Amino acid sequence: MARVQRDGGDDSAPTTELPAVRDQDPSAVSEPVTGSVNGRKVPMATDKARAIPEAAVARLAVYLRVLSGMAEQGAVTVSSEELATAAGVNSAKLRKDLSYIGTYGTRGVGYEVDVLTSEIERVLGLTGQQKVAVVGIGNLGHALANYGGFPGRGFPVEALFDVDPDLIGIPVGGLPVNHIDDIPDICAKRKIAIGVIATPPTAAQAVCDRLVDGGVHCVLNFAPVVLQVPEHVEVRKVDLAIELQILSFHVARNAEQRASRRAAAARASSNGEVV
Amino acid sequence: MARVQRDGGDDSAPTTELPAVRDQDPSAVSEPVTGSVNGRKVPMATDKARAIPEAAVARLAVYLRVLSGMAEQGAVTVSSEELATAAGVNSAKLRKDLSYIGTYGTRGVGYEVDVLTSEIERVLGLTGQQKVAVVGIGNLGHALANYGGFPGRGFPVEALFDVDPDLIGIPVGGLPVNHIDDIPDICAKRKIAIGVIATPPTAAQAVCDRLVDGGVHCVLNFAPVVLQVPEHVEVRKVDLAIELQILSFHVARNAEQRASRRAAAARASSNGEVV
DNA sequence: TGCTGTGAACGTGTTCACAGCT
DNA sequence: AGCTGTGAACACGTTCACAGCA
Repeated sequence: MARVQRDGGDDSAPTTELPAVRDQDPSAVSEPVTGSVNGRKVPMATDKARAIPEAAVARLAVYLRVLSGMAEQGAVTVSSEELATAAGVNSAKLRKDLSYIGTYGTRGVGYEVDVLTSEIERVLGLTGQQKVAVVGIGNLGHALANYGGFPGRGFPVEALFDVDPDLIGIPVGGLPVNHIDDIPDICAKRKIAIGVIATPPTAAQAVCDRLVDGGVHCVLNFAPVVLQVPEHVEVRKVDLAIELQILSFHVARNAEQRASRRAAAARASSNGEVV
Repeated sequence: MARVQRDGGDDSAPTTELPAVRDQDPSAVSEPVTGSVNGRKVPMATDKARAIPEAAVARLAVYLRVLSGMAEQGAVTVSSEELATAAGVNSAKLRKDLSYIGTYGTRGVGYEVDVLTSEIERVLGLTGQQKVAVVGIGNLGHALANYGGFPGRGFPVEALFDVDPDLIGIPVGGLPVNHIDDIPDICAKRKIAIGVIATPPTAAQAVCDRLVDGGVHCVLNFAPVVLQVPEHVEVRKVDLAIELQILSFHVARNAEQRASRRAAAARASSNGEVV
């Protein structure tokens, strides 16, 4: 029961449609796998050891991007230290992350760039194409429909939807916009794997339901609402307003610290203490 | 030392400019505040107890949004259970989160919506306005410049920048675009608090440096690169391609599980076992 | 010698369960 | 009786430090 939406549940942006950042996810990737419920938690052999921490999965995607940059520059092997630095993590964490997917390095040497690349792609399920549908062709939807990084990384945008009659039929990024009522049909026909919701928050839940009806199992939600979905559907959230508020918190905290450090310094100097 | 960029360092999107999701951040918000402890690590009285976990901060922003919705509907008080459900978390976590900012509830009753709202706003530093600059007026930059959720939540967009000469001077969302060479000047003059980078990845670091020169302490980075910044600067990252790859991982994992469950079921049934 | 792979220690964040007000 | 606030248990994720292989 309980677990309705995989994201711990953080969201934000008040009103409109351009939301943005958020991700993170407390639950381990592997499986909440609570067998029988609260009574206790059944061990429930989670198949293999598909136990890659969520946080590690996110970083693997980063390593992949860094690796592709290195491959372009002709690198053949990388050490954990090099790769870690380029990805902005420490080498111990990088090695631990890589150890979750297998052992593909050579001791005393490092990793072969192309081997590592394809292993990470395999684990992330990036060997095939995952078709994407974008719903809500406002400012953000336009941006997403035209985003080059999608098709370039195996995520071709293959359907667009909106409610606005003026938009229906208009091509955006070479693809015509369809009405949201056609979501279930079209998604099923075109085998859409991932639905991106870029609608105003009020429309998001209805859109999400239709995506699920169309057989979509993964949703990337830019609308600032908590979506209710069946258990087999994966939702990730991106909420710009929340990101800004988090930054705001850090500004406030730093300002406070500076202030109290000043106060402490003043106190200390008036006491003749050495700081 | 060490900590160059607050985000653990995950990023992604390969090529272009519309990147997207990522956040999370391992480090505790407050302070490692390790007493003197074994190795050592100076006691370093971390001022008050500004020890709010990063994850809790993100959720506080969510609660805030939910609360504003409730206030609109005329709610005066909420129980932790109601608020938690609406925010998509469990009530224990919600109460714990709220306990970090103080005790503003009434036992046996719940929380007053307006009190809680203003307390969260205070902690998040949302009492004043934080001026925002958007750099890179492509598809995403346009979307961000027009995003209603920014000004509506105390984050007015007050400067736009790009390199493209054709864009300079053109008003976007009522604000003219300036050249990125003017970033330091204009940010300093207009007291910009937060810089949003929506440029192609190749330009991101240079843009970031100029923002820092202009006195910006907080950066929201949509470009798929790991930014290097001085220690006092806070960077958050949003990388769309990474989000999709994470979803992709879950698709792959679920597919595998279904497959092996089928296999197990087949095995079991051929053994005459009851599943 | 050098770098990977990993068990074990550690720290952070989540959940539990109940004491304490109202 | 009900709901908050919170210490304590627990789970997850990160870091350490070193054994093991090339």
